[in-house]
Amino acid sequence: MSTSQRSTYHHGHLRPALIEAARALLDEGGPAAVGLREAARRVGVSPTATYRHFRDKDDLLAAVAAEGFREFAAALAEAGRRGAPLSAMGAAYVDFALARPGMFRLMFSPLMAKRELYPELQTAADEAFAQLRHGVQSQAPEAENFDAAALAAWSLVHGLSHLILDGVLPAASAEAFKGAILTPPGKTPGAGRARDS
Amino acid sequence: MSTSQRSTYHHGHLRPALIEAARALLDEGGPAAVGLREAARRVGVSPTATYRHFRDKDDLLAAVAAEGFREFAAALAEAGRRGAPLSAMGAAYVDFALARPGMFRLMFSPLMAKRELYPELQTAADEAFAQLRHGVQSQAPEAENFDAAALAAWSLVHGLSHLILDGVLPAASAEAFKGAILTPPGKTPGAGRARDS
DNA sequence: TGTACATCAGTGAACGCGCGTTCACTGATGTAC
DNA sequence: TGTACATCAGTGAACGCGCGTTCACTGATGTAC
Repeated sequence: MSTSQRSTYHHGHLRPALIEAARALLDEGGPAAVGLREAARRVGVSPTATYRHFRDKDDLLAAVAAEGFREFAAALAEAGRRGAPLSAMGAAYVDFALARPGMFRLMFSPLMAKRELYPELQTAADEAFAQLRHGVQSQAPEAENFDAAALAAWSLVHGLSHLILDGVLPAASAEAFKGAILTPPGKTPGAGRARDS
Repeated sequence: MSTSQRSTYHHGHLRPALIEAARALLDEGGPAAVGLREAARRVGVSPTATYRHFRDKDDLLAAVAAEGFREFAAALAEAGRRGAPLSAMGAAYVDFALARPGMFRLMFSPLMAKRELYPELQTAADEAFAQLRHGVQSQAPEAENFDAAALAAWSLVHGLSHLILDGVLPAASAEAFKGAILTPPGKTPGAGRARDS
């Protein structure tokens, strides 16, 4: 299953190839299924070659997660373009999680707690989170407790994503739930207070 | 480090002892750190003895998760007793997650998707979720879209728990965040401000 | 323009590890008569 | 009241597995003169 058959001794693009292989493993079996050896195997290279491009396993994982956050940020930015309701960004958030559960899980794995060790990951994640803040800000500009509102919105979509991903909520009704919560009956969605339903 | 030194050939209470050992492992290193062999080792028993009481590893995990859900349900019920605001139950939810991250992660792990295979887990989880619904119901009895309101509240506290647990939000400000979000706006707490990084 | 040589990017074998699970077994216990 | 015997709850060795990482190495490439 090597994604590229080499004729040369030097691979040429080993680093991106390993990242791509890791992403495939992520899709197939989540973060736990990603391994240096298996990634190397798929690329058609010896396990040792890996260390030419990544300090260790976490370093590879961090590079993959950084890619994920970059794409995540782009998706959020796209959904939050001028005039779009905040709910559109919320839907994009959940959609991303559902479409790529392995990546989403890696992005919000314990690796995040060590993100200061991986500058690329750090900045990519910060960019995604900034998009979220910006989305909330454009919707609720008044807000002296703006940070709380942003965090509430974030928590809401993040929690919903996890509940669906973990199979707590039946997958079949995922879309329906998403619609019910993210589409505001009145006007302002965002803060997602249960009480003023 | 065997938690019980045996003099007899028969352990006597192996099943609960294994569950206890598994819980300790969960506390120390999360779901990934729980293993049949290691649990057996701690109890002072051969790995094989395990299979006398659990079909396989997942069966042990399910028993542990069921205990967790029972305790979770009790904590939620306690927080939701007559007249208490919904925010109290929300705080209890987050507190549980922060106090016992390993257990919380196991409870909301992919194991949940297979819960119909483990009746004890199934009913324990259902009981906890029923407490949540009840809490929301007592707060917002009108609500034709009650399910959406309950799910929003659930998502909110679940997402907040995960964001803190995964180290996305700095642990130091966890309590402050919790206060800002979970305290209903009517009461106006210390007007929310929060900053990431 | 050709060549010596440093550097880069791979290889292959091995390390020690812990895991879940199966097999054939034995020691301890409880019960029927 | 003692005993035969079925059943229960353990043991110990082994299986095959895949992992991350290190070591000493070699083949390929690029550059200074």
